[in-house]
This record gives sequence, C-alpha cells and structure tokens, in this order.
Amino acid sequence: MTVADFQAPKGVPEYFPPRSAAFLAVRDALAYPATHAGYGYIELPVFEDTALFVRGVGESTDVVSKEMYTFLDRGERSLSLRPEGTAGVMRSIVENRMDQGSLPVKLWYAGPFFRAERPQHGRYRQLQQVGLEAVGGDDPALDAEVIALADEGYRRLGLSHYRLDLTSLGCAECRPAYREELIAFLSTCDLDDATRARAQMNPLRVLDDKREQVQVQLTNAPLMVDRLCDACREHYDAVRGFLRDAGVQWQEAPRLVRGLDYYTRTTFEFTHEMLGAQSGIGGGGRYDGLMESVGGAALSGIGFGLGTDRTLLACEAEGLEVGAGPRVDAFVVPIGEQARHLSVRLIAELREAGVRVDMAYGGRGVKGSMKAADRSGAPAVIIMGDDEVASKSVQVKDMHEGSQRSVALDGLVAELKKTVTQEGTT
RNA sequence: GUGGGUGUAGCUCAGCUGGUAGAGCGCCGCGUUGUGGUCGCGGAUGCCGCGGGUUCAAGUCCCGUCACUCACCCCA
Repeated sequence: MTVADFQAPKGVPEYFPPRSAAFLAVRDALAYPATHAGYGYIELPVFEDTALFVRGVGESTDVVSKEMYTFLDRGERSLSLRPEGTAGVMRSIVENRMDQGSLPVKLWYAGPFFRAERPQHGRYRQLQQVGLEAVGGDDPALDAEVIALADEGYRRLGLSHYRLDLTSLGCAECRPAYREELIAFLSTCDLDDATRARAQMNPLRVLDDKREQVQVQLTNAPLMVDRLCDACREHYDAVRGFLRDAGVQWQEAPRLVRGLDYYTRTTFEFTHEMLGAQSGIGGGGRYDGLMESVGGAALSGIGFGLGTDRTLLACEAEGLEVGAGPRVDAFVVPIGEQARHLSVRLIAELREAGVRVDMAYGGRGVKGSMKAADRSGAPAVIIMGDDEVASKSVQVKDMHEGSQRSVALDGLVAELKKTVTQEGTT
C-alpha cells in the first residue's frame, strides 16, 4: 500500500461512488416527508457563536462541555462548529423574525454536525443529520406529526428492524420536584464516582445506564411519567391518541433520556436493532423553553434530528439496496474522429432533453469503449462510426437483450427521452 | 476520555512453532475485421500501517505510535 501524505481527519466518514448514491438516497428519503408536510428548507451556518450552544443545548451536557470544536476567529470571537441543529434554527427564527409570521414555523435542514467524540462504527466526529423543527405551537397533534414524519422517512427506505421509544419528560412545573426525588433515591444507591457525579449534574441520565449492576438498583426508581403534572399528563395522553390516529407504533420508554438539556414533555428516540451500541438512528422531542433561553419569545417547539450516517448503516444491515441502479440511461461509443465530434454534439442534446448520458473518452478502441459502456450500467448504448455518420443514423444496442438496431439521428433524442420517462413512471 | 481486538495486493482474506509473500475477486491484455457481460489464456500490482528493539534472520516476537474496530461513556 502506498503511504498517502494526508488522511482525512480522524472520525470523519467520506462517501464516494458507489456508496455515495445510497447516502444521497437516504438523505432524500429522510427529508421527503418534511417537504410534503409544509416544512420549508433552511440553510444554516455550520459554526455559530459558542455561547448559543452553551445556553441553548446546556452547559452541563457532555455535548457542550466536552465534545465541541471551539475556536477563536481573527476577531477573537469564540465560535463553535455546530454539534446539533436546533439551537441554530432557534437563533435564526428569532434573528430573522420568522416568529412574527404565521405559526407554527415549520423548517427542515440537512447537513454536517460535529462532535469531538472517540470514533466508532456509526459514531463520527462529522455526522450527517436531517432534521426539522415546528416552532410556535403546543398542539399535541403537532408532536404526533413530527414523530410520524420521522417514522415515514424510515419506512420509505424499507427499514423494518427499528423501533420507536416514547416518553414525556415533564415541564418546568413538574420536573424540578421529580428531579429532587430522583436525586434522593439515587443517593441511596451504590454507585461509582463517575455515576455519582452524573447523578448530581443530570440525574435523569443515570436512568438509562446500560450496566446491569446499575440497572438492578434502579428497579424501584421513581419515574417522570408517574409524576407528570395535570397539563403534561393531558398533553402526553393527547399525543398518544394522535399517534394512534397516524398509525404510528411505539413503545413506552419511561427511562428514556436525551443528552440535550432543552427537552420537555414529549421525547422520543428511534433505535435500530442491528447497529450494536450506536443504535440510535434518530430522536427528538419538545423544547418549551429553548427559544426564550436564546433571547426570543416564549414559543414552544418540537423537532427531530435523524442520523443520515446511521440510517445508511441500518439500510445496509438490513440488506436494502438503497439508491442502486445505473448512473446513466445511455452511453455513447464513437468510432473515429468525425463520430467523436458528432457524439459531443449528441450528448449535449440528450442531456438537455433530460436523458442521463455518458460517452467513451480516451479513444480506447471499440472493445474498451464497450466495456466502459457496460460498466456504466447504461441500459442503452449508442454506437456511431463512419457508416452511421454517413447515413445520419446510429446503432442503438439494448445491453440486456444484446440486440441492436439502427435509429435515425433525427428521432433519437425523442425516442430515448420516451424510454427514460417511461422508466421513471414505473 | 477508559478498556479489549485488528492492521498483509484496489477489495476480502490465508501465511503453522521466526528463514526475505499467496489465493479469490477486481484491474490490464489476448482469443484477427466496428461490440460489453459469460468462458479460456496471459499479465501487472505489495515501504506485510508507521517507528524503534531482540535475532545470523522479523509479515511472524517485544515496545511505542497511528488508523480502524468492539464495549463503556455519549449520541445521530
């Protein structure tokens, strides 16, 4: 193996053909439901004022306290690569007065996020997410919509080995008292130092500790869902009712916790059973105090972030051929200089007409060109030599059948275009 | 960040207790004229991850390092 001078930064995945086609297909499938439910696209900065994440996501979260890529720019401003999407969306809504229009504000986004974690299969320092936010509404039907849209994205890809965990984390009314109760309970448990410290900082987090020796002690731990205030209880019941209406299956997960501080009430997570420890393929929830905490109006919101990388891994684990298929509809094989000039003209016309087409470059000879044509996956190959140039026609070869026929140059574009649109509708 | 595993051709991997590298797939060429896939024949390709150590001799043993990977943690 030749030793390269450079490597991609640690923990950063790269997608190139043919797998990149699957990556794009996953991203598009996850975004599709949002684009068909009234969500508008928002393109956000990849880095923001560090304080936005500290305040929005929460100072005590691991994501902010030890996983952010933070740096000073030339004006000595502290900036951070975004570790998640919601805080940036809130900032943009406030800054651009989107909350002054009709509510809820519905936005979706896609792109890279950054967390300085130890890389693992499915855990990357640059991770790709598709997310959406619905801000300015606390209708429980909106909670159900958001969850249903995530579920629909996974189903569009054909995934089946995943599940949805759902719970309610309460609100500013009922959570503080529960939190105290939980802290008191945890102080009676036999925990190691690190866990003890976590119990003080973020007691909820201890609930989903994976270690058995911890879990056995938590059997009788108090649960938030049993301590919800009336308003939260009603909201949660309503959400579940609408989820049933939407036909979404879920599992009650009273110990579900999320790593970001802003979540309130409805909280959910999608996990895939074939991904090992990095099983979370998406998650989200309601965040009722977030916008206010970044300086906006007291509008509540709900949203999700779906992991594009992990969803791709999940598709692969299930053996789904996502985004497969030929990259072009036709491939042109010119023989001779005259034909090469005509071919360049022809592919321009074909592409203009919406036909995906490539041609043989480099003058490798007919055999080599046909081989390239085969590898392109194109179902149709257009062969053009001196004879065809003279008769203003081409040979069109059906690569599946192996059959070949002569087609007049005049009607070629129209004919291929027809084939392509037919395939597109089936 | 903590602990374990792995690192040999483009890919997947073999290489027993140390004796200066192999397979399959892929790639390139040939099988006569302007035709791919299948088949047959032929061919190229390795700082054996990197650095050090032990040894007459290291892909093989030891140390370090980097990368990947599994679990914890965290989360998408």
